[in-house]
Amino acid sequence: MVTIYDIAKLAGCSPATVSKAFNNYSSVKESTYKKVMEVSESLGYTPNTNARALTTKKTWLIGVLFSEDTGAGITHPHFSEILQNFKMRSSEYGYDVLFVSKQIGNKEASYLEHCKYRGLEGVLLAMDRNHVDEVQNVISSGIKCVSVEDIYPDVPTVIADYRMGTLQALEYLYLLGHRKIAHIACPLTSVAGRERYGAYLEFLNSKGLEVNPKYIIETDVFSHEEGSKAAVKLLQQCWDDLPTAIFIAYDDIAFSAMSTIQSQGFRIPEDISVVGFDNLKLSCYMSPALTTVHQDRATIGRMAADRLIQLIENKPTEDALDVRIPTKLIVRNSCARA
Amino acid sequence: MVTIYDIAKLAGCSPATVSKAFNNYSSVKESTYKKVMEVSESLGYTPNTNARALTTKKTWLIGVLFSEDTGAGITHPHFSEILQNFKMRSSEYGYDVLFVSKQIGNKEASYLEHCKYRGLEGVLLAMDRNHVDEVQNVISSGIKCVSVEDIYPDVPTVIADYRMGTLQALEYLYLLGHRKIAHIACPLTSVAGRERYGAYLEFLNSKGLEVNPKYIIETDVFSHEEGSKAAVKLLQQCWDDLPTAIFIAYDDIAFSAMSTIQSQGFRIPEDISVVGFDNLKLSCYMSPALTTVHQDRATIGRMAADRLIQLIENKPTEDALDVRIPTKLIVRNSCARA
DNA sequence: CTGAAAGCGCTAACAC
DNA sequence: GTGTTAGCGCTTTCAG
Repeated sequence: MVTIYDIAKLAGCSPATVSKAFNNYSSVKESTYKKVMEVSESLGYTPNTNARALTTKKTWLIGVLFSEDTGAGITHPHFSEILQNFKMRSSEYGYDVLFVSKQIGNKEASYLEHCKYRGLEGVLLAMDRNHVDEVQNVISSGIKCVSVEDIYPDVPTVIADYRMGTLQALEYLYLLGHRKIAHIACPLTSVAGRERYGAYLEFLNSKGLEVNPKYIIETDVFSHEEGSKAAVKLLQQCWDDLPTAIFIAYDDIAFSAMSTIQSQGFRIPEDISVVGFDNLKLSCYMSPALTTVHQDRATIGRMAADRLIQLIENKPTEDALDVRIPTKLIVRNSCARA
Repeated sequence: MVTIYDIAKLAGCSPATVSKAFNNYSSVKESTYKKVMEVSESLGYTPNTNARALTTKKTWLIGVLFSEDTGAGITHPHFSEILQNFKMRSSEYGYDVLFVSKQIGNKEASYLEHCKYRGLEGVLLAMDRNHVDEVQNVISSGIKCVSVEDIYPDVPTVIADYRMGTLQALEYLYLLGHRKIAHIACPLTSVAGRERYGAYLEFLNSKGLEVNPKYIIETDVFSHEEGSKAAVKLLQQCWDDLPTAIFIAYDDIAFSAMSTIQSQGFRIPEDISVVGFDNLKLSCYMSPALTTVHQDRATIGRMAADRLIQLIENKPTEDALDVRIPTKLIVRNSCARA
C-alpha cells in the first residue's frame, strides 16, 4: 500500500506537506503541489479513509435503514427509486452510502451500535413501525436522521403530500359524478395509510357525503395479494349497494384488486371506476391503464439527502421540519362518469 | 467517545486485555472477560472500525456497483431483489455493504480509486456494458469480484440459466402447436439479450424451423417503452404473415408489448400467444396473466454473497466459475393452442 | 493469563 | 511554505 511517506520521499518533501497538498491547503506552493500530485499519480496512491477518519472524526459515511421484510424495503419500487436518488445526491456531496445492519462481525448488534461502530454521520430512515424502538434509539443517540417513511418527533421528514394527493383523486371522482366512493386503505400502521384514509374521511365530510363503513377496507400489509382479498371483501359486504368508484391507497394493491374485480364480472371503468396512488411504473400497462396519483420519488430522495447533509454539516435551513412534496393526478382510463 | 482505555481503567486491566476480550482470545480469564464486558456495557462502548481497520487491514466492507442510468440499477425490480438478498447474506457474515461511487470527497474519482479509498474487500458487479473499462480496472486491481450481470474473464458469475429458461418457454409454445414463433429480444449488449436470443436460434434449429428475420426484433434498452415500439414494428413488418406466438425476452417489455398488441385489435392468447422472461411480480396481474420464465433472484443474491465472501476469505470452493441458477416456466393465461 | 510498546496512515498544531 | 511531532483507537508481538 502506497502511503504519504512513500510520496514524501520521492517528492522530496515531508508527509505533512503531502497531506496538505491533498487537502488543498492554500499554503502549499504551486510547484510542490504539482510535484506531489505527479508522484502520487505515478505510484497509484489513494488516501486511506480509515486513517483519515481516525484523526478527523469525519467518516463521510451515511447509513440507510430499510425494512428487510419481504416486499418492503429496497425491493419496493417506491423505496428503490428514493434510495437511488438519495445515493446519487449524497455522492455528489462526497458522502458514501452504507446499509445499516444488525451485525458487527459475527455478533448481533443493535442498529445504534452498528451506526456507532461505522461512525455513520447520518442515517436515512425508511423503516416501517415494526422496529420503532430500535429506530428511536438511533434518533435519541444524536446521530442526524431524516425520514422518508414514518414520522418521528423532531426528525425532519420528506414525504409526498398524501392529503393533497388523496383530495386530487377524490375531487376528480366527484367531478365525474361519483358519490358512492369506496376506499381500500393501505395499512393504517403507516403514515401513508393513515393520511390517505384521513383525507378520504375529510373529503366525504367536506362534500356532505355519508361515511359508509361497508365502503372501507383496511389491508394488513403492502402487497399484491392484499388487493385481491380486499376486493373480494368489499364486493361481498356491499353486494346490495355497490360503490360506483373505489379509491385505492396504493397502486400495487390496486393492480390485484382490479384484476379480481374484473374476474368477478365487473367492467372497469364502466361498472366501477378506480383510482390508485403512487403511479408505479406499471400502472400505465394495466388494462385499463390506471388513473393514479403521482408522487415525485426522485425529488424525495434528493431532498432527503440535501436535508440530511445540511444537518450533518450544521448548515442553516429554512425548510420546515415536515416537508411535503406536491403530488399530481395522472388521468388514464380507469375512471368513467358515474 | 468511549475507548478501550476508559474500559481498561474501570475494569482494572490494560487496554490490550480489553482488546483481547473483545476479540474472544481464549487466553483471557473468564472473570476478567466478564468484568470487561460489564464495564463496556455500562459505558455504552462500541469498538471503532476505523481504528480496527487501520491495524488489521480488514474493513469488513463490500461494495456494490450498480448502473445509475434511469430504469437500470437498483430501481430495476430484478436487481433490487438480488441486492436485498445479497445484503442480507453479507450481513450474516459480518460484512457491510456500501455503494461504490465515483466521488471521493469533492473530487471525481474512478470506481477503482473509490474502492481503494474505502478499503473494500470485494465488489458485487451489476453494471451494464457502458462502463466496462472502469469495471475492468477494478477487476484487474485484484479486488475480489463476483458478477450478477455481465460476464468478465476469470470473474465468478452467478446468473440464471438463460438458455434453459428460453428453451423451457419455447418448448412449451412448440407443444401448444406453435411453429411461427417471433422473438422480441432485449438489448444484445447484455448477456440476457445475447443468451436468450442465442437459445432462440438454437431452438428453431433443433426443431428444423426456419429462422425468419422478420420475426426478430431487437430492443435498444431495458424499458417499458421499448415494448410498444417493438410490438408495432413486429406487427408492421410481418403483417402478411403474422407469427402465432411471441417469446419476449423480458417481462417489463412484454407488459407494454401486450398492451400495444391488444390495442391494435389482437386478442391474447386467442390470436397471438405471448411468453415473457423474468417473472416480475406484476406479471400475474396483467390481463391476461403472463406466462413467463421465473428466475430465482433470492438465490442469485445469496449465492453471489457466498461466493464473494469465499473469495475474500480464501476459502476453497467447488463451484464453477460460471454458476447458473435453474429457471422455471410459470404457466398462466397468455398462451393458447396454435 | 496479562501488560508494555510499537505501529497502522493520516492530520493538525506549532515551530521554523 | 514546510517540517516536526503527537496522537486518533485499536491490535499485536513479545515479555513477564
